[in-house]
Amino acid sequence: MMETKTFGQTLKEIRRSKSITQRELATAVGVDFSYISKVENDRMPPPAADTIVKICEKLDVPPDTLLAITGKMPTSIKKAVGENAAAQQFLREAQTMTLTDDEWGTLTQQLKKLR
Amino acid sequence: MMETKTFGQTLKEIRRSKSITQRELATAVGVDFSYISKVENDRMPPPAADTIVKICEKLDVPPDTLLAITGKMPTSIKKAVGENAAAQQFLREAQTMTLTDDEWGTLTQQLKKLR
DNA sequence: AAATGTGTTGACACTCAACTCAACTTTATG
DNA sequence: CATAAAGTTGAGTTGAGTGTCAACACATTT
Repeated sequence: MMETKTFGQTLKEIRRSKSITQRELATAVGVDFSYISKVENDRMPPPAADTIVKICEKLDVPPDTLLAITGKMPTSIKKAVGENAAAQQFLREAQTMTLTDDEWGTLTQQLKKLR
Repeated sequence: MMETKTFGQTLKEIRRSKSITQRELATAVGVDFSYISKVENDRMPPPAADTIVKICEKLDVPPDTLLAITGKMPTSIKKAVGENAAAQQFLREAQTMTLTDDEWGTLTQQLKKLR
């Protein structure tokens, strides 16, 4: 298993590396700065997926890592998948097989070959 | 676009076709029977995904159709996908491509060939 | 027609995620 | 040191989701 930093630790590192204050970030995202503080110190669970995406936009990093830590999906994806029975069936199959990362990679390749 | 019946209509049809009362179903699922009534008449939004799964178990039908109507994902799948960065990346790709049902089918086939 | 089974309705309740607000403490700067 | 900027903390709020409970209505059986 991969050694995983907490969401808060990771966020704090990224934010500091960009020399942005909690207040700046909070204003850009549209939340209270005290909330950012609590999240960074893992006093609260990670924000909603969509808020995480906004955070990553302000910090200018791809949202993948932070989202994966939380196990949350942005509403855009959740919606797209949820409304599609074929996609759900695919995921149910995939789930019972418990694919490895490599196998997911293979599928992503095959996905690209579809077009 | 596909002509779609409401969740309530669909549920009511299935339940009746199996000759099961609202109370029977409610007891099996673990909710109040009046709740089933309201859901069937679309007085309330569809139940939580996990409740839908239980309903389908009692009715002895696959959950796919009902779940797809609601656009919800069972927690088992949401969890499995959410925790897996590779799976999320796959879904992000898939989302931007807006796959057809056939293409999802193709992927499901390729999925089975992996093992 | 009385009793029993089944379905509907309105009002209310409970939980949880996702925050906000006000007060305080710590850190950096002139 | 004084002041301001940045960060932390505890308590409270808000809305969405997911139901319950009691009362009533209709349908079926005896």
